[in-house]
Parts: sequence; C-alpha cells; structure tokens
Amino acid sequence: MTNLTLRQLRYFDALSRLGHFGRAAESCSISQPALSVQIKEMEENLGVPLFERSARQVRLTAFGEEIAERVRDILRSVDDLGDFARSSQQDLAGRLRLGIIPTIAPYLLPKLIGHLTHEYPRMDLQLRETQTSKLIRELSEGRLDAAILALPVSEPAFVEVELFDEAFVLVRPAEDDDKPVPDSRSLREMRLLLLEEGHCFRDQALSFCNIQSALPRESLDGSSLTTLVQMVGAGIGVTLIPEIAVPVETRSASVSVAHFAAPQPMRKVGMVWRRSTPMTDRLLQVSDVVRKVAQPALLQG
Amino acid sequence: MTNLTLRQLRYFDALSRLGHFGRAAESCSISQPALSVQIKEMEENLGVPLFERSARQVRLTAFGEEIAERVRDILRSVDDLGDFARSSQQDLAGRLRLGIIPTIAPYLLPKLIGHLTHEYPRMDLQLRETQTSKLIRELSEGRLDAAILALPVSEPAFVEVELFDEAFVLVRPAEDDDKPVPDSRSLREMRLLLLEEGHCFRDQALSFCNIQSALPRESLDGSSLTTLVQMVGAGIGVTLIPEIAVPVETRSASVSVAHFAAPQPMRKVGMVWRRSTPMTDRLLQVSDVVRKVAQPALLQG
DNA sequence: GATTTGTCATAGGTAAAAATTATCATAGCA
DNA sequence: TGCTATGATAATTTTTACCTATGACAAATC
Repeated sequence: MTNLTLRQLRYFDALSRLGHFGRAAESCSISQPALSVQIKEMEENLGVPLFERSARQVRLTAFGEEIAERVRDILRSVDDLGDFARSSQQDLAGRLRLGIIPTIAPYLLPKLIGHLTHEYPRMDLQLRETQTSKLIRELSEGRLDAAILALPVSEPAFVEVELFDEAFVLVRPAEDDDKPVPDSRSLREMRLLLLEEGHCFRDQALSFCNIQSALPRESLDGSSLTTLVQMVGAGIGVTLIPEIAVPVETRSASVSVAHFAAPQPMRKVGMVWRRSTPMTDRLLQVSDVVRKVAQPALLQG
Repeated sequence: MTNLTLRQLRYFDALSRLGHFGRAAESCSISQPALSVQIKEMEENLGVPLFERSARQVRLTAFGEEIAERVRDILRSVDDLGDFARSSQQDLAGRLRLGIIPTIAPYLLPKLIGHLTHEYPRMDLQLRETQTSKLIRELSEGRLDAAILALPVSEPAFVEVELFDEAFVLVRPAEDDDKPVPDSRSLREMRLLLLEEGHCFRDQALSFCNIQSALPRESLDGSSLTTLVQMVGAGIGVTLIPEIAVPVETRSASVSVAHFAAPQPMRKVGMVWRRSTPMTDRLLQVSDVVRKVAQPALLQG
C-alpha cells in the first residue's frame, strides 16, 4: 500500500500542467515551499523522480508523463463522487425499496407508480409485494427501506406513520342487494370466504367476526381478493374486502357491496421504516404522496 | 472541488466491507474513534449519509452502496500507481529517447538495438538519427534524453561521457592499394569527397587537411558515407571514413583502406545528456552497453 | 425490569502533518 | 561579477489526525 495522498496528486497535477513551482502553488492556493515539499514526498513515496528541475524549466520525467494521465483520471473520479453525491440528494433521487402487502398493492400501486415516476424521475423505485411477516423481516434485515401495511406493527425499532383508515365492506351476491346488512354476529353464520393463512387481512376479518383463527373451519380460502370476489359472484358465499379494493374488484363481478353499521370494521394502513434509517426525510415525502394518491380510491369505495 | 482524502476513502472501503467500526478500525490499524470521526467527516464532505448505524449493525445506505464500487476503483488506481512506479525502476524500464549522428548510427545501431532489447526488454528505446546541431537543440529542449555524437560538445548544461576514440581512415580506389599513404598535406592535392554541410565529420576531415570549410571548393558532396565509398569505388576521388564504418562500408566496394601515419586523425565519440536529468544511472548503464557493442566494430576496422 | 454487553459517538489532550515566513543555493543573464 | 529568477531548506506555527477515556443507547441476559 502506498502513502500517497490526494493532496499530493492534486499538487502533482497542477505542477505537471503549469511546469512552474511558484505558479502551481498559487493555483493550489498554497505557498511554493509547501508545494515543493509535497512533490518531493510524492517522489519519495513512489521512489521515482517525477520532474526534472533545471534552472529555468520544470519538466515531467518519462515516468511522470506516464502517470500524469492516470492521476488526472483519479482526481476526476474523486470529484465525480462529490458531484454524484450532490445530485443524488435532490428529487428523492436514489433507490427506494418499498414493500406492500397484497391487499393494498394492486389498488395503490398503479397510481403510486405513475405519480412517483412522473414527479420524481430520478427515484429508483423497487417494489416487493408480500405478506406482513416477510415485509417486517426484510425491513429488519435492511433488504427493504420501507413498507406499507396495516398498523400497528409495534416494533420498537420501526417508525410508523399513518396513511389512512379504511373500512371493510361486505361483498355479497348481487341478488342479496336489498337484504339487510348483517352484523358481525350473523356474519358468523354465513359462508365467509377468506384469504389464505398469512394475510393480515384474514386475521382482521376473523377478529371482526369474533372467530378464532385457529378453529377448524369448513373453509375455501382464496389467494387474492379478486378470487374471493369472483367466488362471491358465483354464489359460493360472502366476503369482506377493504374499501380501497372496491372500485377495482367490484367492477366486473355481479356482486353487491354493503357497508356495515357502526361500529364498522376498520383497519389503519401506514408506512413503517427502520428508526435508524438516514432517509427519514425522503420517506416522509413519499408517505405524503401515498396519502394523496390513496384518497380518491377510498372516496370512491 | 471536494475535500475528500484518500484516507477517508480507505476507511470507507474497510467499513463498507466489514460493516463494523471496531473491526474496520483494527483492519486499518487505528482506533475505533479515529475511524468514526473520519467516516463522519467523509459524510459531511459529501453531504450524504453513507452508513446506517443501528444498534447491532452498520449498513451501507443506498448511496453508500452506489459509491462503494467507485471508491474501490479509485483506491485500486492509486495503488496501481505505486506498483507501476516500482516496476518501472527495474531493468532500465521506461522510455529512452536517444539521438545518434549519421556517421555512427548505421554502424552502431544494429548491435546496440539487438543488445538492449535483449538485455532490457522493458526499455522503450526511441531513436533519432540526425546531425549534431539538431541533436543538441532537441536535447536542450527535453525532446531527447541523450545523444551519441562526437565530443566535445562543451555545453555546460550537458554531461559528457566518452565512449571510444576512433581514427579516420583513407578510402582509395582498389588500384591505389600499394601506393604510399599520403599525409594530410598531400591529401589536400587529391580529390577529396566529403559529406554535405552540417555533418560534424565533414568539418573534422577538413580540419585534418587544414582546409577552411568556408573556402569555395570544387566539391562533390555525398549525403552518406555509403555514397562516398561508392564514388571512390567508381574512381571519382578519395575519402575519409571513421573506423567504425569500415567493416560495413568497404565490404562490397572495390576500394582500399589505409591508415594514416601518426599523428592519425582521430575523433572522440561520446554520449551526452542534460546535467539535470534524473536518469543519470540509467544513462551510465546504457553508455556501458554502447561501449561494449562498439568495441568489435572498432577492432575489426 | 434491572443489569450487562456490544457498539458507536464525543471530548480533551497529544502527536503528526502540512502550512507559513524567512533564507539559502544555483544557474542564467546583464 | 553582481542581479534575477526559481526551487530547496529551515524554523515555526497551524491544522489535522489520533489516542485514551468516557458517554449514550439499544439489545441481550439475568
């Protein structure tokens, strides 16, 4: 390993361009002896003379000429680091690895992606859709920067910010449209279609009906809300979906959507990230954007 | 311009690899606080956090990851400079721009090039054949590193080392072989063929004959010794050539070679370079090689 | 839930590095 | 032979970097 310093490289570069110790020193805003000493030390570090000093001229040696271009490349690369840093501070630039649970992703992402790539083209958004437990693990391990999921997460290592509250709505076959809306008790008697194990939304729905998730149930779990709604449309049963999913999921199925009477089942959706992350500012900005793009879907539902 | 130092880049590299301040510090042979401070200053210099510090882990930020590879490249380039310097010290490595006058070059170069490229394959020999005045100018201007020519040059800015002394020999038509060898006085009466203006050898020959170079002469100047010898072979006149040229030039022409009686005309051939050159050692080594390869040609002549 | 442990940050003093000013040495020039 | 230009060297000061000691804090452990 060498003992070269960037300072020496900068002085060398100046001297190689100007060919004059005094002027090179001036261009570096230092005194001439300071430059002389640093050049000398650089030559000692390399073990090779870099300049030929004669009475009236300072000339690069053959070796000096050979490394001059390399030195310039190095200095350029170093200065580029600074420029790169400066540019990546603006416009939310840089990578953002965002995880989203499956009962939100399909309804939020189209607008969110559109908005972010349009407003912040220098942001490199990497998305991951999976269930809460995996999101939390990946967030802890630093493989995600943030996640959008149902609160609370209650991890002291995470910061949580709220995005919106949304109700769960009942989806029934279209012909049930004028029947009274059941309450949570009577819901227990109906054939309730749910997402498979692992989805937080499943647990939230069960909790609303006061059913123990562990209990053996004659179940027909679906792997997505779309599947559930299709099954409802086919008359197999009823299901709950979050408000944000309503516009998309009930568009093409002959089903009826009903809100429950108060107290409605609700969930709180939020965004979480490691408390220790250095990009809190960016993440707060992103959470504002999410809040904004989620609003219309919620109002419509 | 940034204030980054190579030291910071090295510490950053260590920390980015090891992910632990204590161990990274150890690998840099410094204390942990020293490393903490330098990393912090690097982050301040760039204006961007490079690491995310949490209780049990140190992780690169997105930006840190992006520059890690660049930083490694920079460090590698810098270390390469040192290796490059080290390797270019050995084996006379590196460029050597050598000038040689035309009355030596054709007789010395074949062997010299062979020897140097064989013994010192890492030497980059660049040759220039021209007359003394140009060699001296180019040497002064730093466009040549050394020159082989007739001494003395008497430039105080130059170092001169002797290579060899050689006699001028008389070249006559073959049929003159048994005639007595003329002295310098009688030579003046003969038709003496000489190199054109500018060759030092022309002046040396004229000087031997006590002829003013400036005097108008019925002249038939040749542009090379080969031409002169061919002209002698054709019976046009006689000429002088240096000993080193004898083996080559008299091989195929029907001419006779004769040495003068003492005091023989002689010239001293040497090598010169700028006193300020940093490669005196190399040049002395090269001059030894030249002396060695010139010897056989001289003995033969 | 109090304590210990692991880990990074900060502070104060010291050592090392680099800068400054003043001065010297030397080569080219008048 | 002194004069000028230019780089090297010396002595001193300023700046930078480092070390030891200590603090803060979260995770792990008792």
